[in-house]
Amino acid sequence: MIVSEKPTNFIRSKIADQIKQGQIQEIITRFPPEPNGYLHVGHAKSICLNFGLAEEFGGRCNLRFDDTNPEKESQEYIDAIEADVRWLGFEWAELCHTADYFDQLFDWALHLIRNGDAYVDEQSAEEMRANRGTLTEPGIDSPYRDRSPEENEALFLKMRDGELPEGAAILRAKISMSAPNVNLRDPALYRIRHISHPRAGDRWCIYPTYDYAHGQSDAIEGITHSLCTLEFEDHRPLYEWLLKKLPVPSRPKQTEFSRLELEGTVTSKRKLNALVQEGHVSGWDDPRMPTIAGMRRRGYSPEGIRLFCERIGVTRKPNTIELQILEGSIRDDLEGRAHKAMAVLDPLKVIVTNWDQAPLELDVPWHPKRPELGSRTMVFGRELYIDRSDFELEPPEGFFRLVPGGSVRLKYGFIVDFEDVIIDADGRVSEVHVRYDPETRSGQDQSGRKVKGTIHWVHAESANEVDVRMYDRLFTVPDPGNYDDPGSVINPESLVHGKAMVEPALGQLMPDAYFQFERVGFFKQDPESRDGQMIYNRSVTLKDAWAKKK
RNA sequence: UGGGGUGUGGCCAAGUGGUUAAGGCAGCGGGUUUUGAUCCCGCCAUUCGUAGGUUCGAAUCCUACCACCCCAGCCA
Repeated sequence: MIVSEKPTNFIRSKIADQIKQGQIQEIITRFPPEPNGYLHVGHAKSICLNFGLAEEFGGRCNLRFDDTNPEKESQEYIDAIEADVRWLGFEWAELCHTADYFDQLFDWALHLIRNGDAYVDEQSAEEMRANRGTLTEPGIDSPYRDRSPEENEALFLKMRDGELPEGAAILRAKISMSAPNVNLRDPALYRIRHISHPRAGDRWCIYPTYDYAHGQSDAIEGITHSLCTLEFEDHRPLYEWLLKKLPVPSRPKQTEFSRLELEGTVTSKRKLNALVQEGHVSGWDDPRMPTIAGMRRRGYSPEGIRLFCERIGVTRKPNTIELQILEGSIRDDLEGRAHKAMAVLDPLKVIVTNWDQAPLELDVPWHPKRPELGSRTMVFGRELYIDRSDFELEPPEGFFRLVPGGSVRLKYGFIVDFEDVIIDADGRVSEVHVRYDPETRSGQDQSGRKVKGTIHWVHAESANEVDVRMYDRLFTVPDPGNYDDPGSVINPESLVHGKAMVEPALGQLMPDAYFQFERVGFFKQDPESRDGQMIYNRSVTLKDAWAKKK
């Protein structure tokens, strides 16, 4: 619900400038995930950038599955990625697959071979590694480097026709084995993999590498701005070399930006996958996961995530974003979006001793500032629950909730005055007796009384008991990404199961609604909820100046 | 010790030779409040990795140095 002016960044300024100069008419971007895992918050940054730029400048953005490596890819991931991008609020101009360009890519490989720009190498992977040299020493030419174009073509055809086993040969670009940039030391273009492809099926047994496929795919789609993260910067000379050598229909430009580093989270698909496989989380959509699916299930809104992406900016600097920026963005969005209701997580029984009448039904708006969200019915009566933390026998300085001899307002109900407290055998407060002041009913209070505190409550008899899942950071360290095995630093309290007594309306399924439990936090019904068996996931707590003060 | 990058307040981030170095987040102080939330107001970098230099004038230009990140997959 936050409307703000979009912050600028170097890519945005560059595009604005290019359009102003008349260098380009329309921009075309693409979001190119590999379908080998679920999308995470780092991808959200890229999605917002690519789709956001296209939207802003009246251009287009494609969703392209960069499916060049069938070993790790699957339809499950493809489906999840499409759903996640849509859920974030973006629609692609075209749905593309690198696999759909395999024929063209193959023809262009032949083009390189015939021009003497690529050759089939039959060294083993180990030999190739050994001959690549090191960061400080040049590599050694392959003994197969100077084959004739005819011989290379014949061999490449054999590769394609399945006549060679995996690892027996690869196609390499013929650039230079002594290039200081190791990505230019005759990089691999095609490898043999006798496995079927999620999209291309069994049509191929050779597959292009990322380096060979990406730029040409961009060119086929007419991408004007190919945005990627900084680790691909060293690949740009290769990206450009290929575009220059090939008769491509357009000349896209690659621009890099730094990837998102989020405090307390890992954003490596390999490590996220390990968390799932090793059972540290319930799945890719576990609400503790920094995946889009996880954040969705936790109750983060798409708008909140987009606000976050806006706030963090886009630069080339290494950065580590504080978790508070994410949580603050979610709170800021949910504040205006959530249905606000009452839930008591740690119930303490309250008897209103002078309430002898039938329960009173109260019509209470879902949101004090947004009447369009409507209202629901709450019930006030003789037996209530308040949160145990809202009563103190011996209150600390500055405590202004219910105390012996004190008064407090039960929000949307009445002001109540302390009367008595019942202590059980263990010395624990088991019940508090109060008297309500009939003159102080919310909305029609004529009494002129003022109390310092207003607390939330539920009517005992009509309340529903629900499950509550309270989430906290998944790891005990701020930099789990720096650990080889993040599973070893899992926070044992990252998920705490609890119960809550909630007002009647919260016992109903409202799967699309975002909720605020007043004075507690934002919550979302878990998709596993059933009527009579509600489960609420805590998305994020409210800010709590009192807790901080203590 | 090769190549490519990056250094502006606690965390982000504008700024590209000329007003007192934007803004957001966090923090602090105050006001409003039937959520100790929200909302509102105010405060929060004599200084831009360091050291020199050019200039009337530098975060912005030059030189040197320092720190950190990425690259040696038939991953992307």
